[in-house]
Amino acid sequence: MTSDQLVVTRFAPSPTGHLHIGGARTALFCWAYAKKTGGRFLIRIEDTDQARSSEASARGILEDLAWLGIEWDEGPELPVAGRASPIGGDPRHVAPFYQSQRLAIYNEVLDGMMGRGVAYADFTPAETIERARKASSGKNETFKYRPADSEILPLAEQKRRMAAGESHVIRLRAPQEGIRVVDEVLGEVAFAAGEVDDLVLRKADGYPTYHFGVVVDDEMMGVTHVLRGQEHLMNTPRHAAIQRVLGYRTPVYAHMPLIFNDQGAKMSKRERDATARDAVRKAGLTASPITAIDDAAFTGWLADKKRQLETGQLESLADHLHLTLPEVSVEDFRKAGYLPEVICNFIALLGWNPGMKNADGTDLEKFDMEFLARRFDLPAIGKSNSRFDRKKLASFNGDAINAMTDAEFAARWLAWCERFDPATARQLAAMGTERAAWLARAVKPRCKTLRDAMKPAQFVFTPDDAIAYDPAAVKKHLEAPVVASGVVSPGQTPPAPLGLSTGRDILRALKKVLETLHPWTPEVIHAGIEQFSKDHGLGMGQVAQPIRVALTGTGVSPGLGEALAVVGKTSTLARIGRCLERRA
RNA sequence: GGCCCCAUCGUCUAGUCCGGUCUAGGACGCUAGGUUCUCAUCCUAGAAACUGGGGUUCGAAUCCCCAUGGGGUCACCA
Repeated sequence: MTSDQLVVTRFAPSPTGHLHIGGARTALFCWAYAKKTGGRFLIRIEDTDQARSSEASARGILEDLAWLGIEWDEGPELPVAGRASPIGGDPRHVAPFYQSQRLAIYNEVLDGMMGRGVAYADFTPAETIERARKASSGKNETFKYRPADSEILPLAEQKRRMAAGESHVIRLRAPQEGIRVVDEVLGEVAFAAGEVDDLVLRKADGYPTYHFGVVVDDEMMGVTHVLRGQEHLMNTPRHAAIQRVLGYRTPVYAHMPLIFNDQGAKMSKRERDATARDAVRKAGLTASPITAIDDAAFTGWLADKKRQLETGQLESLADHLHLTLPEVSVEDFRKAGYLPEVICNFIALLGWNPGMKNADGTDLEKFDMEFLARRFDLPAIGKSNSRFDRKKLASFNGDAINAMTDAEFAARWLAWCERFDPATARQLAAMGTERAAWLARAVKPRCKTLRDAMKPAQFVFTPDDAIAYDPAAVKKHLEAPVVASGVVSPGQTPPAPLGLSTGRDILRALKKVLETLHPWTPEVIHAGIEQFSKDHGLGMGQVAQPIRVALTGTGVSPGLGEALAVVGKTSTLARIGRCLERRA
C-alpha cells in the first residue's frame, strides 16, 4: 500500500433492519477518515441474505445516514429535497453497489478458483455438517470443517453434479498457514495455521457469503481501508486467506471497540422489548391494552423473553404506557428529539478522542463534522469497549439546544414536530415568528431533546377553558395568607400589604395592571409585573406564583414575561378571569 | 471450552508510544452551596480511579511477565 494512493473507505450495511447506533459510528469513522485523507467514502449494500434483506431497509439506512450528515461519495443514489444532485453515484465505475446485483462477478471469480483448485463444490448436506458440529461442541471442541484432499471430488465430477442441478455450496480450500494481520488500532494480530477452515464462499442459493462478497467487492471497488467493529476481528484471517488465494491486496484494517448499553449489554431491540415487558408486568397487565396487538400475541410475548414485538406495536405499547424505550437505532434517537450533529459528536467520542484541551483547560469534546473531518485519525481510536451513557448524550443535546438562537430553535423544533407530532406542528406554525421565538426562549433551557420541548410548552397549547388547576398549587399560591416581604422582627406579625391578603387578591389587582400594558411583549410584561410588586411591597415570587396558577394551573412555568407574551394578552386575561371566578 | 482483543473515577476519557512536570486532569452523573419570580438554565465547591502480584529502573498509571476480570468469535447471518 503506497501512501500516495487514493484512500477509499466503505460502509457496507446489510439491509435487514434499521441503522444501529454502532453502525452509525462505524460509518462516521469511515466517512471521517476518507475526508481527512482526501479520499472517498463509499456505501455498498450487502443484501445477500435473501430472506432478511429488504429494499425498504436499505432505503431507511441511507436516509438515516443522510440525516446524520454522513454523506457518501459513491454508492446508491439518494435524492435529497432541495438539492440539485442526489447523494451517491458512481464516478469511478465500480457499480453495482448492491451485492445481489453482482452475482455474475462472484461466479466468474469462483469459476477461476475452482479451476485452480483453491475452491471446490461440496455436496455434503447441511444437516450432516450440522451433526458433526454439534458432536464436537458437545466435546467442547472447536469444529473445523476441513476434509482430506482425498475426500474432495475431482473437478470434472464437481462440474457434472453441479450441471445436474444437485444442491451444493462452494467452499474455499483454505491455505494452512499462519496469518499475521496488522491492525491500525490493535497493532499486530497473529493467528495460528489451521485457524481458517474450508468456509463457504457461495451458498446453496447461489448467493455469496459475507466473507466472499466482502473480499471480492473490496478488491473490485478499490477499498484501501477497512474500518469495522471489533466483532469482525476474527473474520480478518478468513478474509486475508481469501485475499491471499486470490492474489488480492490486503487493505489496511482498523477494528474499533464495541459500544454497549449502560448495563454493559449489547444495545439491541431485545433491550427495548425487555423494557416494555417489565413495564407491562409492573402495571399488572395480562391482556393487550391496545388494538394493534391481539391478546394471543401479547401473552405469548409477555411469557417468552425471546419473542419480540414488531417495531410499530412496541412503540404503540410504549406510548400507551407513557414509557420511554431505550433508543438503539438512529431512527429511535431521531424520534426522541436528538440532533444529528450531537449524535455524531457523541458517538465519535465513544472510541475516539481528539486529545486536545480547550483554552480553560477542560478537555475538548464538543466538536462538529468539519472538525472530525480535519482531525480524525486511526491511532487515536481507543482499544477498549465503551458504554453508551444516555445521560451524557442528553446533556450534550441540551447544551446544543441552549446554544441555538431562538429562531433556529423554533425552526428545528417545528421541523421535528412536522415529522413526529403534526398536531403541535400546526399550532406552532400558526403562532407566527415573533411568538414562536418567545416560546423558543422560554423552552430552550428547559428541554434536553426536541421531544421534551413539549412539556414546558404544554400550557400554551391548552385551551383557556381547559386549564386544570392543581389543588395544592391553588391552596398555596391563591388561598394562603400573604406575608409582606422585607425584614420582619421576630414575634411581630407583618401587616398584609395594601389590603392584599391572599394570592387571589393579588391576582385580581394585577389583572387591572396587565390590562393596561402595551405592547404585549416579554419585556413590557416583566417590567409591568415588577413595578406592580414594588408598588405593593411584595416580592416577585408572591406575585408570580398566583399568575402561574392562573396561566398554567400549577406553580411551575417558564419565565413570566415569555409565558404571558406567548399565551397572548386576550388569553392571559381570560385565564386570569376564569381562575378568579372559580369558587371565588 | 479453543482462539483473539482489552483493562485510569459509577460512565466517557486525558495522560501510556518517547518512564520523572501525575499529591493522576476534564466531561456526564452524583452531593452541597449560590444566582433567579417557580421549574430549568447558569455559577462555585466536593466525593470519586491507575484490577492484583511479580519484575526492569535511581524512579512506573506509563516498559515486561503472570494472575484476575471484562469483551469478541467459533453459520449455507452479516
